[in-house]
Amino acid sequence: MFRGRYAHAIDGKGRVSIPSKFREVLNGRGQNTLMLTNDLWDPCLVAFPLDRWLEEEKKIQALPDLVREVRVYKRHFISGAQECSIDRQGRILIPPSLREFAQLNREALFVGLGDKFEIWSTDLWQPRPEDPEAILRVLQQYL
Amino acid sequence: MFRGRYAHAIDGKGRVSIPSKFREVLNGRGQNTLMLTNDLWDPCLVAFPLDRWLEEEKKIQALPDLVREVRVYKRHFISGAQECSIDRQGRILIPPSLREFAQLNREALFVGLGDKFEIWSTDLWQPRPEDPEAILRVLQQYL
DNA sequence: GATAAAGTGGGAAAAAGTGGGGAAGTTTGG
DNA sequence: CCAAACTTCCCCACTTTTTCCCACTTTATC
Repeated sequence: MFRGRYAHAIDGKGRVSIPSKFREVLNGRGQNTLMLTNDLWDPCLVAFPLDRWLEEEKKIQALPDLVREVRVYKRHFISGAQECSIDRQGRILIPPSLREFAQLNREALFVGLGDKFEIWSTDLWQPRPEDPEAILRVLQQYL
Repeated sequence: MFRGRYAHAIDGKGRVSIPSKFREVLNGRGQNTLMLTNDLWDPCLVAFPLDRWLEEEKKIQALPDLVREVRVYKRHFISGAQECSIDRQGRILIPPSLREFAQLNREALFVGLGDKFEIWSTDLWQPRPEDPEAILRVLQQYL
């Protein structure tokens, strides 16, 4: 499980170290690649272990192409994804298109979400939810 | 599987490099040609590996000619298709009619969609879906 | 404080992408 | 029917990006 938040520097070549805690999780599953994709709602990236991504992808591929919204969604979701391999120093190279999307310049914030994690530009990350009340209201429907 | 987005320059002769990741996929299937056609709903091109195209074509051929919309669909879809071979540098020459259709001038954006991919003029591509709310509503019906 | 682990930076080789020359083949116009 | 103009294709050369490797600094651990 990916937990916690870690800030790491992005070097001149666009590389970032994966937090060692996250790396352990991946190694535990015998994986040394990540599927990296842009989030659709917020300016951040989402990182999946490969197997986890394939599940997700399968679900989405199955949706009907004839529905316009589905097509747009697929287009953005699938095309956002790029496989990144982890180098011997435990880093990934963030593909330029994704780097640009999430405005990752100097520092990346790794945000654990359990089965996946997000990568934010430290500058864009908000330490607290902007509207905690709204969250409460919605959560009441589910919990 | 075609994934990711890659922007490549179009040179004076109308050639573009196919992203190496996409080329790998094609090589894996032992193919060095693409079937290129214009999309019907958006100003972009759609590229199929040959075998994938043949399936698609078969499906469409089977539709009933007696329905007006089907005829129009066939007319545009089938007649738009052109086979493009990949040269030794990993490029294709985009046929003028298609180039014009998708307004491909200076830069082409390759958009991976899994079993096929799209080619957009970078100028026309929208980094985010225009109506995320609508997409959410539709997705909720299916997921 | 010593040792190990994690994170950071950069150099060099390989791969990917880009641009252009020129031969072969097509089209256009006299 | 022939020549000029253009397009397509194949080749080579250059630039940029990516990958792989080594080394250094900082942080954590005992």
